[in-house]
Amino acid sequence: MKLETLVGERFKERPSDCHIDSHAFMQRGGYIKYVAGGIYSSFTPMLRVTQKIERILREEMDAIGGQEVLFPVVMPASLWEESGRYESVGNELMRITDRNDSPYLLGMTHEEAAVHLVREYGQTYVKYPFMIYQIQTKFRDEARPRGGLIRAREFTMKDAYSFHTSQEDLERYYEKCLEAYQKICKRVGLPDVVIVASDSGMMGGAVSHEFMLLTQVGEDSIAVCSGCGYRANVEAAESIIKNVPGHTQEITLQHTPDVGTIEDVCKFLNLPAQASCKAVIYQRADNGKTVVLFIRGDIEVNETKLVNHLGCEIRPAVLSENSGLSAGFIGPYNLEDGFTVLFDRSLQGINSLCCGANKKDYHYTGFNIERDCKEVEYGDFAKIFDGGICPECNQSTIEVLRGIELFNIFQLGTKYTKAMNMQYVDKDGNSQYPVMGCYGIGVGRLAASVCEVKRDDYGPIWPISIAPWQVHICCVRADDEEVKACADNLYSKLTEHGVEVIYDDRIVSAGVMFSDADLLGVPVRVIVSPRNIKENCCEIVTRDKTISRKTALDGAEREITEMINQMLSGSIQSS
RNA sequence: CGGGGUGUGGCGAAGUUUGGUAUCGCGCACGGUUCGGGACCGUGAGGCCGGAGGUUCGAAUCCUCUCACUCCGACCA
Repeated sequence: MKLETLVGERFKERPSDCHIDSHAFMQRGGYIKYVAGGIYSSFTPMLRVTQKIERILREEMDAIGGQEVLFPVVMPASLWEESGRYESVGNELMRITDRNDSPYLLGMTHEEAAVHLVREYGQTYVKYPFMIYQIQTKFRDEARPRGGLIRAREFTMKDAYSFHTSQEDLERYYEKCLEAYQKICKRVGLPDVVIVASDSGMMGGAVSHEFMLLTQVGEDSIAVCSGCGYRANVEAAESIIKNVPGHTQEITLQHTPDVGTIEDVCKFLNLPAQASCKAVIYQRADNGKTVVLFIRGDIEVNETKLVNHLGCEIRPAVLSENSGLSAGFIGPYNLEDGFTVLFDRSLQGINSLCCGANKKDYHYTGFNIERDCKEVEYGDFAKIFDGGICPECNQSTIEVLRGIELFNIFQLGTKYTKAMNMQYVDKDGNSQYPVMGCYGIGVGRLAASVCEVKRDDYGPIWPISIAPWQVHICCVRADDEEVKACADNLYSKLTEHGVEVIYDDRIVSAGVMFSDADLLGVPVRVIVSPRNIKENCCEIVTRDKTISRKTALDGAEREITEMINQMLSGSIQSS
């Protein structure tokens, strides 16, 4: 392929709406073009990268017995009504209608389609276990797409679904999948991915894990224990708070005019935030009932845990005049009935708290939950924080890091097979529901993540396993006939050897040529120039600059081919 | 959904406070000089300043409304 005819422009200036480097490089390097919020077209270089990633995914999925299938992008609402998700999933699900006004949707995940596909096939235990997967476009109407391909609305995903006759068998397979995913990480050039426990959210099921790439630009928060190695997504991390009981005090009403926030109250009363009890108010999304959650003043609510506890979505509550709640002054003592009242365990064991008095401009001090309230049950609704206590080893060694979620795997159990009535007959002749697992990888996100990690100031440094091309020939001074002839010759010989070559024989300055080569990030660069020709050689430089040497023009293609093979086999580390 | 920000040739920006001929760099086209890290000189094409309404002799600039994008948060396999 000649660079001159490669469709797509490379340019110098960083687009103003790119806030992470991978996104900037993909736009600057002519990989992708913005179409609409979270929606991109791909040029050839991008497509070549993702196609190589897809090939790796296929190989690894096939290696664990997967069979590639293809589900539709557009599905009738009725299919999703079977699982109940047509109603339960929020407007991230793109709901559309056809010409007859019949409801359809754009696939954002394919559990329903998977069950639908194999419902008849899996009627007998003899057929189990099996796994099907697809690589296909998903659409999720994300509230806030960002970072280019890191979080897009339309994206390609490899999603796999496994079916089993027992939880034990699922767990065995789940482990195999975990290993396959680790292999994939390694092959695409991301060996430092960490596996964390996660919340399963709308997918349902009990156990799930995420593969996180630790990076500052990540959008997920991960709690990591530096002591015992415990790792979890902050959403799923258990929060442990130890309170030291202080002196017991009498409960006292305090006039606190115009101080509605916890910060102000503590300042006003000269108390630490750890000795305060704040009220966070939500509304249930299903019946609109108000939920009052009390939590220690300095600690944040983990809304994922709250949603899981309530079993329904929540939204921030709107307090009306006659709601019985006085915004800014809500407290557990003498609170009116009729609300769902929850206590976070961060409040447990504090003898003397300051809290709202349920009366405008008044707070209590000296409040003691055990003494002043009856029948309090504590739950875990708190967000783990940096410096917090590790749920495994009990030390204050939790660090909160940022990461990109590359993969997510779930043990779904029988949620979908039950809801959609998929059954098989076991060897005793009884009907059973198969147990499911699902395993997803975002292809574009993976490519962008590699770019985010493997790069320098000038562009991506693609590992050869997923690089758009293997060799980039720069013909410096292509207006020189002799130079051009040598470069042409090398190009055709390498191509004959089956090497993937991008050939730049444009008549442009060396700076332009090298800059473009940096943006394309091809692992091996070969420079043919008058200077080199004089010595009857050409220059071989790896994109990561670890190798740079000259070699005789005669037989150069053999040396280059050899180098590529060594890179592919891993005996030479490129980047 | 809440809070900020930005919309000016293909890209990046200045101009907006204080109204007065549409400006700069990159890129693009043509000619010439250069030639190993985004060269230089000359010539040229390309924009009714996001949109609608208003104020004014006159609006990119002031006022009202609207749309889009973007960042932070919320939400989220």
